[in-house]
Amino acid sequence: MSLPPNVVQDNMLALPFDKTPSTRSSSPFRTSWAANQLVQSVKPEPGRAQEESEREDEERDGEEEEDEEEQAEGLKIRGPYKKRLSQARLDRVRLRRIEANARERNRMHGLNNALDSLRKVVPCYSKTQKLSKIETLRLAKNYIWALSEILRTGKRPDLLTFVQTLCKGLSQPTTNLVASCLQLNIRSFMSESGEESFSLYPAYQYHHGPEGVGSSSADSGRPLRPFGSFCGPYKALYDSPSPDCSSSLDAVTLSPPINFNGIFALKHEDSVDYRSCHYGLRYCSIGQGSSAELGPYDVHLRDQFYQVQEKSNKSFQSHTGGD
DNA sequence: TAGGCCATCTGGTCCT
DNA sequence: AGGACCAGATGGCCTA
Repeated sequence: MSLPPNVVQDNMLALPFDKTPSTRSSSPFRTSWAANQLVQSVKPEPGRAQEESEREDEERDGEEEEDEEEQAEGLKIRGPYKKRLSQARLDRVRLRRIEANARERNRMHGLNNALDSLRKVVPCYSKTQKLSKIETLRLAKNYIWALSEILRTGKRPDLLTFVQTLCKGLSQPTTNLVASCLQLNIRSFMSESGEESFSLYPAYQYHHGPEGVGSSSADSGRPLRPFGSFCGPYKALYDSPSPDCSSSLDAVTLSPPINFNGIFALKHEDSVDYRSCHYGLRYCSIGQGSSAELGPYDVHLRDQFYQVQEKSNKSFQSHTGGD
């Protein structure tokens, strides 16, 4: 298993000490340098230095005892009492700091791994063009919301609306990425939405105010702008009588890592029981009977969904030069 | 060069 | 006491 370049292992503490902070060029080295400084301070030099250190310890311990005695008697308290640490205690504190740093690094790595996992299941996953942490979280939130809306309404949205939902609150570069992943032409997107500036959410802002997605329609009781009411040039894609929706999108130039098409599929021979669907439990309870209202469309089970996504991601990466 | 993003260190707080 | 979690600080890298 290969570690990411920024991973700092415990044995990196043994990296050469002769580097100065100014020559540090990457995070791992910065870490090891700092850790080495600490290690050096923890490990006293042998010989004379150690003797001096021990003598200082004795002196310090002596002072410490004096201070404690004075405090106990309530006499001659000079300023705030601060217990002095012996060298041994100091070393132990430093060692604990190093260990805590290592744990913190591992914790953050775990967090980043989880974030990477999240990146892979939201639309537009690409190894070469990684979404930032904040954009990943925002996109994931929008994606969950969009999916829950689909389940709640039992209707499929048109592509434009779907992209609008996904891009709510995202930066323009990420918006462009999502739009391109979904084969959406930004210019036609802008002209259709009738916005001079690049605002993706006129409809949602109208219904939900500036917070848009943040306030769910379920809470407000006000329905969203109905999915499918804004089909534009992509309507044809979803009006295709073909039982294989992906074949329509495959005809477009790129085969992006889109989930839009992966979400939908014509109803399978074996109908999906949402109540047994792992992640569908919550949503099934939201839309009572919604599964019956889905009409000819259905939602992929988790496995099916991942298969579609993995396939499309691979295709996208091959187009974008991703490995 | 400024700004965004990121990894890491660090001290504080809370919990076991 | 020690670990997990958190937020602030810091500095490096990258891009417009």
